[in-house]
Amino acid sequence: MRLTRSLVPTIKEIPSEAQIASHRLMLRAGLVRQTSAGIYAWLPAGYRVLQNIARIVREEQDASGAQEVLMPTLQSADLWRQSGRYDGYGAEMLRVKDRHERDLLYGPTNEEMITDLLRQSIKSYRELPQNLYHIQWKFRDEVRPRFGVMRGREFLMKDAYSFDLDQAGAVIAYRKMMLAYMRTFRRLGVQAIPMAADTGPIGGELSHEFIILAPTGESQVYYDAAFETIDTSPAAFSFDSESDLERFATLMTTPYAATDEKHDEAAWAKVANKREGRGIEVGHIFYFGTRYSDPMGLRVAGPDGSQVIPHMGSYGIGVSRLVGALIEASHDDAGIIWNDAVAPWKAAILNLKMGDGTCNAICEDIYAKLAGNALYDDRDDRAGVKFNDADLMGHPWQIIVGPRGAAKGMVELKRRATGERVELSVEDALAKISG
RNA sequence: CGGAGCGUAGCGCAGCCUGGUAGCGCAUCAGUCUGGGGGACUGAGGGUCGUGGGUUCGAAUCCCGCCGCUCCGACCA
Repeated sequence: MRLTRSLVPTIKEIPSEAQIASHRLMLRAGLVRQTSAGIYAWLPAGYRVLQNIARIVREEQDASGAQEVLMPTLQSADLWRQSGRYDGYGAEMLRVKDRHERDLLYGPTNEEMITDLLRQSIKSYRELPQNLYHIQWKFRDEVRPRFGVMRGREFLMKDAYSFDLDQAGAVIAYRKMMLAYMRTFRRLGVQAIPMAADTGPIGGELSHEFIILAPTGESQVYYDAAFETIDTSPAAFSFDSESDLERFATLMTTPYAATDEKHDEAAWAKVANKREGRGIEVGHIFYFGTRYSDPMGLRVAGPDGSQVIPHMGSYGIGVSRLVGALIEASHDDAGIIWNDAVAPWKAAILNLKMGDGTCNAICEDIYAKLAGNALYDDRDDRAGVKFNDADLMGHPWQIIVGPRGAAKGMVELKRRATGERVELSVEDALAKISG
């Protein structure tokens, strides 16, 4: 995109309503604007990041064998009455009435709806297992929204739901998701640690939250550095091998890892390589057996003809929350430092002298060759403005085109994460960016 | 849900206490100079002072209601 033709409203001042780094930077870099408390509009740059994260999440869900669907945001209250959660959920659930005075709700999660879909559709154990997910907007009417998109009321979430014939099958599904999650977070450029968690209002028996470290995290976390060296690649573990999954689950649940509520000083004292800091929850997985399938009447015929109640799990990743969390985990005084995989654009082209024939020609050439992966700063502004905005927006690469180098056919390539700058030919710079 | 604040130009704020012509910085627009880390000068545009009512000759300013937003706590993906 050309910056002069784009809605990327960067701001110099620190917005007064934002307290934490990610929120300030998301506003300053023109990623989002708040439309009401805890509700945000995603501007072009922010939406590209959101889509990049969603794409990676989707690819890893698909690789694990989960199937993508899309369920509605509005749900009938009747479904929630069947599971018993309509009255239990509390004021966090946004309840609405339609013109016929029927009770609806804006979904905070989809266990009821997916269970309803499955009970309509499957009749036999032969149709299990199933794992379905969607990436969709949720609404939770938080008492006190804050921290920008990290605790918004409307948020984008990937939620998956597994259905298995029995607990043993459900545990395999759970382990597959745990593996998919580790790969997802690795690709997003962050170290996530699975920590045993309480199951909360979803109910159930087995649950882990995935926490990434960031100085402004909501809770104190403790874990064994052993997590950092576990190879989760397809070469190490296959989704198709139960023994691989078991070995993986053991590796993920054996080293010490705990949030402050579950912290055990005695066990912690025995850990050789300690890691400690503030953590942000970016994912949560649950196994809850027949908590929904039973009351909602999901039954399949088992191998012996008897009626079997499938075992379920649900698995969430906070996609919009991750945008803030990734920034919390990766920024400096100048601005955001995007990981290559999620950056809105791979590179920014900084034309330091708009109107100069040589500079313009080089920039246009690079812009065409980067085909949509670059933001071209074609504003008639001074160099300092462009440097500062590029640092603020956090593009992994900056291609700096100024009259000095341009005369020799050279450009400067700056790596945002390290600050390293090298003078290269256009060809070499492009090769380095794509390589 | 308890407690505390704040709503004045796109953003950040002053003015309010002590009522009397709506201000500052940045941003925006025009022009000139400038040109490698948020440049300078000249000029210009932009406001029903959140909203409704009350007091008053007169309200951004005082009083009451409402709405919105933020912070602390409890809660929470």
